[in-house]
Amino acid sequence: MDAFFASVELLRYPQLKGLPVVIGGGRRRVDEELLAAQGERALRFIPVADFPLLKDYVGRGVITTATYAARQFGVGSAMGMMKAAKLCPQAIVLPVDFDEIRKYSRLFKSTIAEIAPLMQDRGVDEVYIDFTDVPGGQREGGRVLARLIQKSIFDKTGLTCSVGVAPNKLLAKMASEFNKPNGISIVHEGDLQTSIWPLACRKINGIGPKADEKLARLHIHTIGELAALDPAVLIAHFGKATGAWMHEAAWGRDDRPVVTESEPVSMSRETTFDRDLHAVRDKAELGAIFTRLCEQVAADLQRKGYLAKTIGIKLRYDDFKSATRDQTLEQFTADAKTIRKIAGLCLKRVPLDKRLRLLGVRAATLVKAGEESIYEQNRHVSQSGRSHAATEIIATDQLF
DNA sequence: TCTGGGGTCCTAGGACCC
DNA sequence: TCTGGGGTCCTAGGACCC
Repeated sequence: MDAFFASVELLRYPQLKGLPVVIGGGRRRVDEELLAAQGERALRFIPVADFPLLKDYVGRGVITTATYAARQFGVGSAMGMMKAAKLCPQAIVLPVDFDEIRKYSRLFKSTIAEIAPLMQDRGVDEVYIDFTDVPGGQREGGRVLARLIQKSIFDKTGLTCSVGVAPNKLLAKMASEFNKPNGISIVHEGDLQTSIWPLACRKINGIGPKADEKLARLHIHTIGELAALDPAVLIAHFGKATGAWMHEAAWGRDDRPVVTESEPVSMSRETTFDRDLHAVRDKAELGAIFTRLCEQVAADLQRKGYLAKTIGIKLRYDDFKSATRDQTLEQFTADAKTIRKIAGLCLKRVPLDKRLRLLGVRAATLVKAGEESIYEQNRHVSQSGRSHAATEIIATDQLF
């Protein structure tokens, strides 16, 4: 979906069309009175000179989405609000309306699923589809179907999206970036050298800032240069699995299927404080937040019908370094008090001398409520599988 | 003036088992 | 004065994605 969070707001406030708008901001509620005075739910960035007020409103928030008009100013996703305010003081800030976002997310996904049911969720604003077997899907190399999907989504939601069509997920993801917004791009296997190889390595989904930097040190900047590199060199620098994957990716090869359903691996809640807190001096405040996070995780587990066997915590210190601790239980749980107790034990195992900016609680090793015994059975299967493997080796030894 | 929240996957060492 | 070779689980950290 194109600039999804911002586009959803523009449906409500069409008068903001063409203006620099950023969605995100601090966790503080926007001052309704001030906004009413402006005749909008919108809050213009307060002049940077009025720093305390600005900080109060957008605090430690980051931008989730910026309109294309705002992007002209160098403002973009994941940028801190305070920095965005400096770059584009005239931008209008809107808080994220999660209920509205979820509503439109469900709407566009159900629209696609009606046309192409083999659909994989990729977060709130993105999906993969495998339309190999969709009737008419192959017409004009997929372009007809892509147009149909775009039109259906627009009719239902008023929102635009960009579609990439390719032989696999890796290339489709890259293709979807070629014609934004409201575009369609088709990449064939034969287009690899002309449309993929000139791109920066960073365009590969899975190569982030760290890998990109490491590649730059090897004088590798484009995907073409990456493709030309001996895979052994990549393996030497990035490890066996990642190195081999990078080589394959550079050659446009990807055999991951489109997966329609998956089980969650973990559930977590975390919060960044308005100001850094000290474990001793702000003990009461921290304790209340900690308990609330545990209750939220428990409620999430219960609402979704899961139990967890591993409970963990996460801290972020004032220097932005983070630490995690976790503990695996004998029994599965979704109980807030149990989670609070175990998370408390984890907290005792981590240094608490520096001030904290974030605290989080995580539940992992999940199982659907009522299926604990299946988990244990599978465990036994893998244990006996292990003995079989050992037995086989002994038997082979004896043969020779 | 630093830098959200919710996730997944990978790596690597140690414990433990056969 | 040396001590294998598999495998899984647990834990901590980190890269990356939306």
